[in-house]
Amino acid sequence: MSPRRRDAERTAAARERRRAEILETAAEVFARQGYAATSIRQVADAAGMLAGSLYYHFDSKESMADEILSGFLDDLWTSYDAILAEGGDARATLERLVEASFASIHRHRPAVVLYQNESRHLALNPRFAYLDESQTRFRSMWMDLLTRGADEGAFRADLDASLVYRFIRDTVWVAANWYDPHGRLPASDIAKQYLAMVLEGIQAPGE
Amino acid sequence: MSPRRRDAERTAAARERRRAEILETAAEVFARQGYAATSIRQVADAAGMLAGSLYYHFDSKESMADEILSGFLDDLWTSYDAILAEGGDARATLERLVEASFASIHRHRPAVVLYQNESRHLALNPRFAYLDESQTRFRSMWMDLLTRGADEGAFRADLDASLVYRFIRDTVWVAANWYDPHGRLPASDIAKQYLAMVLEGIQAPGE
Amino acid sequence: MSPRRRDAERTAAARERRRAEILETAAEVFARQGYAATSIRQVADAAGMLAGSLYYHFDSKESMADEILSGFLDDLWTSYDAILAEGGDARATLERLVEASFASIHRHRPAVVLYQNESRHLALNPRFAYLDESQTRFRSMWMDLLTRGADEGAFRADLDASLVYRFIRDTVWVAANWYDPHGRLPASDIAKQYLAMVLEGIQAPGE
Amino acid sequence: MSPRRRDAERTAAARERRRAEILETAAEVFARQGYAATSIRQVADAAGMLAGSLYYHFDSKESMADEILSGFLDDLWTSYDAILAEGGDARATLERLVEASFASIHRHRPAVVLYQNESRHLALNPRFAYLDESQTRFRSMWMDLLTRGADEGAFRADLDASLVYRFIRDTVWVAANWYDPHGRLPASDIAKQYLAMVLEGIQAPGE
DNA sequence: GATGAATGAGTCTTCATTCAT
DNA sequence: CATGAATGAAGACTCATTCAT
Repeated sequence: MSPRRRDAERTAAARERRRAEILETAAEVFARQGYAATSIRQVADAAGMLAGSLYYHFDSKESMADEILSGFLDDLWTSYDAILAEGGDARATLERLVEASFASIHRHRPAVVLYQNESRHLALNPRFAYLDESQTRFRSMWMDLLTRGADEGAFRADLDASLVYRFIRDTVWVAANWYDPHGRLPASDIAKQYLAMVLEGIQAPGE
Repeated sequence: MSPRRRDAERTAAARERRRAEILETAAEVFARQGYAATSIRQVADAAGMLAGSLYYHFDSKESMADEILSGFLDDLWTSYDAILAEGGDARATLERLVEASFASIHRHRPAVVLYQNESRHLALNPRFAYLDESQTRFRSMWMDLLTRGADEGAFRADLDASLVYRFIRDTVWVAANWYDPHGRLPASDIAKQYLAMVLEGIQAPGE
Repeated sequence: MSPRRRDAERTAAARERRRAEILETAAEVFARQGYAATSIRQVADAAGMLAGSLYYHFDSKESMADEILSGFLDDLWTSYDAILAEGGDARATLERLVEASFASIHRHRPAVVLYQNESRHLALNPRFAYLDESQTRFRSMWMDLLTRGADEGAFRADLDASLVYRFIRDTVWVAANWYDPHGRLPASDIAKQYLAMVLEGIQAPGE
Repeated sequence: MSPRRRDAERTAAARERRRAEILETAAEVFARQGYAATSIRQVADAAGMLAGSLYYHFDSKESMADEILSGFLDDLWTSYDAILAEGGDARATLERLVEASFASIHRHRPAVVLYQNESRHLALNPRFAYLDESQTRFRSMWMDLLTRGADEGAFRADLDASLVYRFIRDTVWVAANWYDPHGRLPASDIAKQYLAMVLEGIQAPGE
């Protein structure tokens, strides 16, 4: 490998690292203050540079949001797809999906918050059409799983499936708002407790 | 009562009605587009007037949000306080609180959405200190109820109480994002199914 | 006519007058400094208002240019069409077209300068497609006239028609750069001398 | 001559060549898009380098325009001065000046376009004072020639001299906007036809 | 000679707000 | 009560320019 080749690789990697840093900072600020309520200058301040300098790395505020969200969703679907590919009964699949979801909150907390709070507005923009597509795929994945589980006799059949779907969806993702990656409970424990609640309920047994 | 006095009352009432109308419109637009992403002009358009005219009724965008949110919270706490005053065991109280919450989503859907999405940012402003206060009261109300329920043997004791609290809180309020006042399921049915899930779990019995 | 109706008309007319004033100012500044080199603030200064206030009257800098140019072209084609409708031989038609062109420079000097200097760049924008359309119509109008004149024996046949076309076109419009509406020579005199040069040449007769 | 000296000369020459290349590219881009509307980055792109790299060769955007324009004007005046030094009657001089002008359009097309479109704005800057000086010299050269020609009986005396001056000036230079160095008509042919029009007019003889 | 990252001033535009009518 | 015109601050974004490497 020529020295020049090595140089190019080193700088390309360095640039990628810088972009990732800025993106993480941006995600945090967007998550904390809301996308619309955050000025590009606040992002730049948090990243230790001037507002104009951000545009060396990113085209626009929008493309920052785009990279943040698509990075999160790509990662999420990679882990979902692996789980679905494994097969297994509905109950086991549900557990793994929930665990994967909390793990993804652990890795992408600010992105998840952004997704939760802004995806509805952003999806109006054709550039963010993939948000709706993801949402659709997500919904059918869960609806299929829930009806299959009811057929298999694993889940109660007396509940409205789409209500259960929303119930699970909401409770999982909304946790990003309070989840602390350095907190007392690791994501895997939260997932466990969460599954206990969802599956067995909070009522004392035999009640 | 003098005629002039009656006139004054009539116009005061009319003004109050107009304010309420505008406020409802504003709440809807804020809920749909987000508070920061909504311009006062969009609110005015939706209310059938010009931007400047809104300032006859309200002295700022902020005070609209203020009235929307405090109106909702006042109403919510009125119904919560009535339930708490009644007494009753933890399980029954929990049911009534959840029912009251969904009823309040029915009555104040846009306000609830606004509350969910913006209260964190708004609460930074001293004017909205009451949001944090409400949040604090809300938290202790639920924590008390949940620990009492565990003591009474009504609720499982093996779950992290503050996790259960967040779990219930989030799922209830996030429902405002998809609840449709004119939809298939009335708020009371949703509350029932929701309680079934939370109390008994979605797992088939005897599994 | 009701008083309210009269009011509406008065204010609509007043607004139209204000717009026209601003537009004229803008056209002058654009013509003097170039469209791209002129900031919206300079236009606002010249119009005696703040930059933001311009946006009450106009959507964008671009739409100011649009109105300036289309106003000029509409007026120009109205007078051209009238001349073409009259008929007459090629020589007479040419004279009337040239006179109409100088008259239009008199009425729309800054717009003509803007047209000359910026239409090529602006026409890249679909919004300004009409500039190219006008250019095309203009070219065929003149080419038809010149070949008809050569056929009628009124114009020399030994010259390249498209060269003559460009020659006439350019010289007429470029005059907007130095024409002074309050100057020594009125537009009609310039047109006369211009026609003398173009038709008979500057060479002394019998030379 | 020492080898080191030869090296220095070779690199100095290479540098000069690179500068000239870049300058030509810049002139083309400026001519096509307008000076103000062209960013230094577009110039750099066209020259196959990054924006920052241009500053190794030139110290500002302005100095590029400066070199482009002064290069053109120096060349132009060199050929004009040669013609004027030759002497000869007004008619012959006029023909040679016009031919020289079209030849200069052939050699410096983009620079001429730049000159035509931007010299008025640029001349406000003291650095470009020479533009006005050239303009002044140009005007007196032509006015002298035209009045001498009228005195000599070569040119008609019934036309306004300063109008004729502008007429000739404009038609010659504006041709840079459509002249194509590789087109059907070479510059010398255009000059010939142009002279035929200007001197004899487009009217059929004996009309 | 050239690159890549950053600067800081400036651009167009939006928007909450004011106020005379 | 409402309108229409304007304000002024702020926002996203561009760009000529600099400079360490």
